[in-house]
Amino acid sequence: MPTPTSRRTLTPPEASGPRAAAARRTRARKGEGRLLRHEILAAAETLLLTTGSAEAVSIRAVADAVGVTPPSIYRHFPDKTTLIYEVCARHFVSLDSAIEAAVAGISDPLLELGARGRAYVEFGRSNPEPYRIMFMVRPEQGPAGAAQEDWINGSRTFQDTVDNVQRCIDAGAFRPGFDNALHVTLGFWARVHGITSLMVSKPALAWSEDGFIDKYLETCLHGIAVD
Amino acid sequence: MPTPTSRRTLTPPEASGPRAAAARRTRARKGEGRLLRHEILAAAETLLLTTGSAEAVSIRAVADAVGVTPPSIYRHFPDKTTLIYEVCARHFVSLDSAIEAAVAGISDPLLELGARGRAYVEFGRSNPEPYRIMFMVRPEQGPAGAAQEDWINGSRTFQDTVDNVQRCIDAGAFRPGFDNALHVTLGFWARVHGITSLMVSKPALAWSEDGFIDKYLETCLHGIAVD
DNA sequence: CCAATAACGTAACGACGTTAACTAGCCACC
DNA sequence: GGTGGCTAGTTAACGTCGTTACGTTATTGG
Repeated sequence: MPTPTSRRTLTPPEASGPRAAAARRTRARKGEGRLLRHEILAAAETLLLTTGSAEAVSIRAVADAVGVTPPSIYRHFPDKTTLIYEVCARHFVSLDSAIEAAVAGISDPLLELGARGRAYVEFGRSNPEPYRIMFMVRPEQGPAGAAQEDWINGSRTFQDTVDNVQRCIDAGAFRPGFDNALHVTLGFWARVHGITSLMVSKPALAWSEDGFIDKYLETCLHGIAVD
Repeated sequence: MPTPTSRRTLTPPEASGPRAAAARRTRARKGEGRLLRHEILAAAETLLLTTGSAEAVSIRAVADAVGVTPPSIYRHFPDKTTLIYEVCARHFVSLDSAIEAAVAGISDPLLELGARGRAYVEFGRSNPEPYRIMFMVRPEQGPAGAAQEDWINGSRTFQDTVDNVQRCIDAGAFRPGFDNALHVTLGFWARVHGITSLMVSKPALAWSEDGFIDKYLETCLHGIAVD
């Protein structure tokens, strides 16, 4: 709903002209066309994080931030969707490493699973708009083989979580009937995603109130685990 | 990402011209300007459900469907966002009545809570795009006093759920420590929303597989309830 | 030095949301 | 029965967007 005078999207503080319009970039050398690609990705990521909205990351805004004309973007990305998804692919990696760092040194599988949930929620709260694009948009958006399903099938974290759940099952930590590791993982993911998603879409509610999240995560496991 | 030749958004089956372009509507009588308002809402709702995407519901598409020029929409709605949110307000009502119908005649408070969850999930699966707009978009989108927070503060269903939870507490159905009805309701909502949201955004995964949802909803309560 | 080519820029199209200005039809009233 | 006024629209346009066809500059191997 763009209006020239009063945009609903929060604009950067300067707001002198319609956009920043950085200095024209010096052209890359002959073999180094990929250099612009990284600058585009960095500018798009910065725009995504500062504005906090995906539709504020327009091709023209990114091009201006890099000091390049809009069509030059299409030398390196087929369309805007894949550009944004490539930005999100970095966040998928960062989510993975955040979780891996959180579970390092934990031996008890049930405690490890809880740590995974906590790290996941913390990632969503710290990166609301990336999380929204990663896990809360319509499935048709983005190219077919994008990072979305890849996070489930390709990335290590989801499979590691399945392994974690399997270890819980092998240790007899779960109640009878919860022997399908994939199903249990999907259910655990749904619970953790539930509160993360609501924190992203409705931050006004009293989520982070006196250990509400910790209690929530605890009951996520207590529903499955033996007492 | 609109391209004239190949749009990513799925277009209606005819796809002859760029849009439907229905016959020009006969002008309303003098006192009946509100008549067009209802036709606009109906056309927008139809577009939302048939295309399954909110950005396919353009002002121009709605105007063409009603047989009217685009600026005429602005006689009845201040902008596109409030139009779409008014469409969603109807779905909030329909969600409310679906839940109310599901719990009719149930006396046991714990069973009633489970029925609320089942009806909620079923609503989300039946109306993916309305559910996405209602519960999965950025909070800044839409006018301030829109149906979003109203569903929590104004609509009856959320408060009814809080009452339902309170009755569970009074009946001693919950484990010790779960005595805050609002917190328990938020947690229950997060769980139920979690699987609904993932079914909407990632329908390819094996959610509706051999009673997975029923088992999930069951464990949502078992985590809190006494054995 | 020069032609090939990689790396960009120019100009434009069609869609979008939105606004200002204008007009056609209906009604009450003198 | 004309006429003014108001209501329900239209016409034209602005500025935005994603995207494409095509032209241009600069670097580099020969």
